[in-house]
Amino acid sequence: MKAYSRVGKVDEVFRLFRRMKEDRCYPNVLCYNTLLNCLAAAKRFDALHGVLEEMYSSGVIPNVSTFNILVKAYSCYSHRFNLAFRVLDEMSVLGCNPDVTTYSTLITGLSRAGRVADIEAVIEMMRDRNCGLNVYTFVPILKAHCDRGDVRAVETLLELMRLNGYLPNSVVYNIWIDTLCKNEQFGEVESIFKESSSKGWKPSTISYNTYMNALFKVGKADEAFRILEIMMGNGLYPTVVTLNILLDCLCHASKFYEAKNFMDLIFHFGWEVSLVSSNILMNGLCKIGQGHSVMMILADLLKKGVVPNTRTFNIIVHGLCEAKRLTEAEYLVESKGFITDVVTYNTLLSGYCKAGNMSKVKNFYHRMTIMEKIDPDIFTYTILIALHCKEGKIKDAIDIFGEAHRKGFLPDLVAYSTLIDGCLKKGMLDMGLQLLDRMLKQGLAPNIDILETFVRACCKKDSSHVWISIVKILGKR
DNA sequence: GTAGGGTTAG
Repeated sequence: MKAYSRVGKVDEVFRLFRRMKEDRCYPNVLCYNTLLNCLAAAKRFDALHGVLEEMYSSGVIPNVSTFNILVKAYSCYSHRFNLAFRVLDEMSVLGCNPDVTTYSTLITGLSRAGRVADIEAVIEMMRDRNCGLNVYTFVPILKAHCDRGDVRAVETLLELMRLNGYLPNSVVYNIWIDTLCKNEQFGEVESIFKESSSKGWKPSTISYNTYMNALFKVGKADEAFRILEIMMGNGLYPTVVTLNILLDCLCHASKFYEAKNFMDLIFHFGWEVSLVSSNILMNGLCKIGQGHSVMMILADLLKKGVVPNTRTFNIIVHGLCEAKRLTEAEYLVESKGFITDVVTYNTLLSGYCKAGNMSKVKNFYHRMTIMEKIDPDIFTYTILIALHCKEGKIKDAIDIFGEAHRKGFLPDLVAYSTLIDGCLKKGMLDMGLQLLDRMLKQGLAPNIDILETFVRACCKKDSSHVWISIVKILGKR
């Protein structure tokens, strides 16, 4: 059952479970947990509840793991946090007290939903009940801070970990490396690798993959290949993710012939050519308007019985938007032929924003949030900010920026640069400076685009005080 | 033998 569960074959797990009963070999709590866990991962919540009922009526007593699986189902797989909290209460009533795993699982779900304030509350609960924290508790919190771009909070947390005697491991450093890479702070990433042995951890394939990927993304292919050599020199082999990163690099360099050959080579050497690889290739082809080739790959996948995922469709929606075929993109989104998510809508909203179609943006924003009950994220807000800036409604743009912040979305580099750009174009230099200052206080490093925007604005106007402010701000760094 | 963390495509 576990083997089938690992590869996601839920029905096979179910079949074996049923056969056990037929053979009068009655499942114990471990068998139930295995089945429940794979149903949770497959998001088959109705079946999960059925099995749970069956478990109770068969007289099998659930243990902490059973409840932890339920917490995972509610917190990580469906974000129904009130139900997750209710499981914790039930546990206490039944005398099966939540352990550090229960709390860490709950925190993982909250972290993925960006609910930082609720995480604080869970930590309080742990303190009240004398439950110690471990690295599994710290990691999702760290991830949440990194995702929000709250560098100050990250630094505090790392310090807190050290104070509590937890030496950060490669997982912790990988999250940190990923964030630094996204901020293009490559010098700091180099130092982290250099100091790894003295700090008592070893970079993993994931550490190198993360760094390599970021270098490719900013066009530093030579650097990336140097990292690949270092990685292999340290006895670490490339994984399928490494190959996918290389595949993406070839696609971005428009080397599609090489990319196709590379995929065949991957297959030839017995590597699993995953849906991810196909999605990467389709994405590359979409970007150069090769809709035909994309459909060929899609047809090939379907023939092989591979089910495309939401990302596959999002890539196609994105391709259609880029080609300004917005009506077709809209049709695909409305077809209900696949599960839409926040990215699907962000893609379509961004397409209509670029086309300056305000009413369509409003329409689909309504459809997304009200009809489909999909929560907007910082990308959605940034699109709305960009649209209002474009229409010269800078005050509304600032309001949306504030609303996002109130809802707990810390603005990222793009959100800041979008609004700063809007302000400066309207001649609101001081507002721009305020935003820059706030951004730096959040620990975000300004990129060259933002600085260029300021330089441009300063050159247009006589604004020596702004020049001085910028030099001062940068000097502090 | 069951539960909790990190990388790739939108």
